[in-house]
Amino acid sequence: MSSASCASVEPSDPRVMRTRATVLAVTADLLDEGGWDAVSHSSVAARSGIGRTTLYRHWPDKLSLLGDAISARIDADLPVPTGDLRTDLIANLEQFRLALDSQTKRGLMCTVLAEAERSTQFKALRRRVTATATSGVAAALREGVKSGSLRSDLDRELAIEQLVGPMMFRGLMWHRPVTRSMVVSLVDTLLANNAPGRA
Amino acid sequence: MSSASCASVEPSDPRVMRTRATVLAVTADLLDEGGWDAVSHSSVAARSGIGRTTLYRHWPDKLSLLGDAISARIDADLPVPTGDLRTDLIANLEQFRLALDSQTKRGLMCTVLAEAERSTQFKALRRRVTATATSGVAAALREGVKSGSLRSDLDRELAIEQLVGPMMFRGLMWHRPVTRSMVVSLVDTLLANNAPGRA
DNA sequence: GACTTATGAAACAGTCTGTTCTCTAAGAAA
DNA sequence: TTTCTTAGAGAACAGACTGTTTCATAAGTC
Repeated sequence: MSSASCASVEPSDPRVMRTRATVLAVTADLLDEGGWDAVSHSSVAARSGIGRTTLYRHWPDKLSLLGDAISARIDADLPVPTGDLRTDLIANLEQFRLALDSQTKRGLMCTVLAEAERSTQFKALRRRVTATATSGVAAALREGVKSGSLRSDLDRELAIEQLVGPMMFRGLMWHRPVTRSMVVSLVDTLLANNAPGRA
Repeated sequence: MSSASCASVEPSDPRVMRTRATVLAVTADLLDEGGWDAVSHSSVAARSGIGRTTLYRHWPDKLSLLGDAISARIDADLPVPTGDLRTDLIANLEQFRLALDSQTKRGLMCTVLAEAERSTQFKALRRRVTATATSGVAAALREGVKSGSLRSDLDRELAIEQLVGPMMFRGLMWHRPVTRSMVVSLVDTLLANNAPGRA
């Protein structure tokens, strides 16, 4: 839960902590309600009751404000591993599927990706989002290799791409519902292609 | 090359055609040079020499202007089919790979996806972009089924997702170079999994 | 109680948005 | 060629957001 942008040292002043918490909560709310354009220093100041000047002092520009707000909202929320590879993969991909079924989250995801192509701050944010989103799948694959359910020379990064990529494509580009059966199908294809016996 | 936004009837007035062509070219240039934020009615007016008022008359808001400019720039540029399934798939995916290797195009792609979650205009644009980008792959797969290189019950949409999705994930989310060898690997995996004999 | 510092309010200049008005010039039709 | 219609240019305007500065006040610390 560390700050992504400016506060290199965590502040101890209760006034600062209060302000930061209030502002980030309001920012995240506005983001959920009206998307990217609904957030501005002015709109956050108006709703939160915090002075606009104060906002500018803490977050010099919109990107740093949004970066912190999004950062604070990325809570892992990872499913607990059961030890069964197939079950764990499906459970983790389900999380991603749910995100792709929410219009707000789809929009936010794309916006972060778009900003990351231009802003250094958002490059770091994208890295965090991506790492958080894939960590469960990566862990499951690692266990699968260790337990012998997957071949030992598995390219784990490619495997993640083959699992999550198609879902992303369907949800973001084709704008079609990503179904549970798609998730199952992707997992089963991966398992079949990377059983220890093959190749 | 039809307009995506406002001009339901193609104008015949040479003044209008001239203005439209000039403006869309300048808009696309600005988009390439400085991305989304570099484009505004003001900036386009300044560079093109066209009056700002005229711009507002043709494109009431930024989205319609950018929508038309992007539309005009989507030229198919599809590789000529050779008839060999593997070759054609690789050639088509290479086009997509090149797009994913350009920072400007990656950013533009994400921005279009992000806007499409909020604006009806951009939903249509996303549909066009997606259709154009996948049409070559889709055609190759169709031929592959017809010629018997692929099993007849192939889910072509899923196949496209499995081909393009992983590339998209690597380029946009992991921000890693999408290599030719990845393309080859994806194609070969798909061909192996969907040979007529199997399943 | 004294000191430090965050906050809040107001005022400011600058930019972009989007509109309205008027004048001019291009093009079409007679 | 002359007339009519309509697009374009330019200026002026109101409104919103950005980002800064200045100053008084309050909260927190010692």
